[in-house]
Amino acid sequence: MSEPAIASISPTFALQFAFAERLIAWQRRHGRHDLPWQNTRDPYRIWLSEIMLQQTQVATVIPYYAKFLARFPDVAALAAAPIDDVMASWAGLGYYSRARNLHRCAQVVVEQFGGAFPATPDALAQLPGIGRSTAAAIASFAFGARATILDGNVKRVLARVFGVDGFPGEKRVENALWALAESLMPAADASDADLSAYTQGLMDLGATLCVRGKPDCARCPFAEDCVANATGRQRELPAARPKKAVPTRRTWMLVLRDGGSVLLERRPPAGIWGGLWSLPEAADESSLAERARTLGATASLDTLAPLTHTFTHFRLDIEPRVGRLDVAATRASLDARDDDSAWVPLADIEAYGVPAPVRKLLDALQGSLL
DNA sequence: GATGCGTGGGC
DNA sequence: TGCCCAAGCAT
Repeated sequence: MSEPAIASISPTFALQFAFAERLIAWQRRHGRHDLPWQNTRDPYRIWLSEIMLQQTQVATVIPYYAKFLARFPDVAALAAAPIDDVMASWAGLGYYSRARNLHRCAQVVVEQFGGAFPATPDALAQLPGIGRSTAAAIASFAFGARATILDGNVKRVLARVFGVDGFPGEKRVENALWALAESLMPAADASDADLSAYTQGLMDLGATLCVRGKPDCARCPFAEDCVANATGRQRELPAARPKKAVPTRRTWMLVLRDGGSVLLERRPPAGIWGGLWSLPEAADESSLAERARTLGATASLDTLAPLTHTFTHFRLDIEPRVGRLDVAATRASLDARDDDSAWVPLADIEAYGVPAPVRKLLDALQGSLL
């Protein structure tokens, strides 16, 4: 396969020199200035927002951000909190390794940095959950550093304006975009405010005008220079991820009831829903029945309607079964068993980090009992 | 370098 | 509806 052109530099060469200045001016006038994590240089607040915003849209993050900050107002409070409390506050937001890394990072900042985040991108990128782009964002917004981000917004903007072909998930294309982003940064003598406005402008342009579906090129400050706009290739750039078949998995879940309480189990730290609390599971019907007997359920289980949950990389068919604790089984004997299971009143589910579809299942169950 | 890792929005 | 993907990182 021949090597496609990474970027058509010549038509846009002049733009290289004007890009940052024009973007900063646009950001000041038309960018976003009132998001909950803006108008502060508190590294804790900026860091928290950047972690939550990884692969997650702004509208989804906003309510989680407010609740999380209210519960953990500073890095010391977060570092001192039990991991279960952190997971409970993160539940529903997804990509739960972010929450575990967030907690570990807070502890490192407190124990190794005296509670103060390091100020350089390189030092930040050493911390758990902070990669190259997030490190640059934190350093830019909190410390006015000269380091570029490269998130989905920036990839889309640069791929379109400069006509970068190829799927950005491919290393060769991503490297080209990093190099392009670096080359476009404001000059070394730029002010902190300009550097922050540049970083924010990259994201604002991608999030508000240069959107995936139907970009608003008429309002774009780069419309006259944009390769995609000039050639009508907005829908083709950036190149889409290659399609792959999505496998389906199937699991049986046990809702073991005792009055208004259900039995939850802590999931292992790695893998899907790592570190969350969920229902006892089995790989097939008879295995679940066996588990139910072991846990002290009465003989027969009720069948609920199956539900499907779609992840990025597979589809999960859930077969829920409902059982009751046998009168002969004592809940105390189960409580004493270990630290990784708990009887939880349905009204208290929010105190536990529970996967979204399990939460929905239990909320529906609680509703049917009222 | 490829894969695993959530959930919800937009079309 | 089903498909694509979003302020990516870790292994």
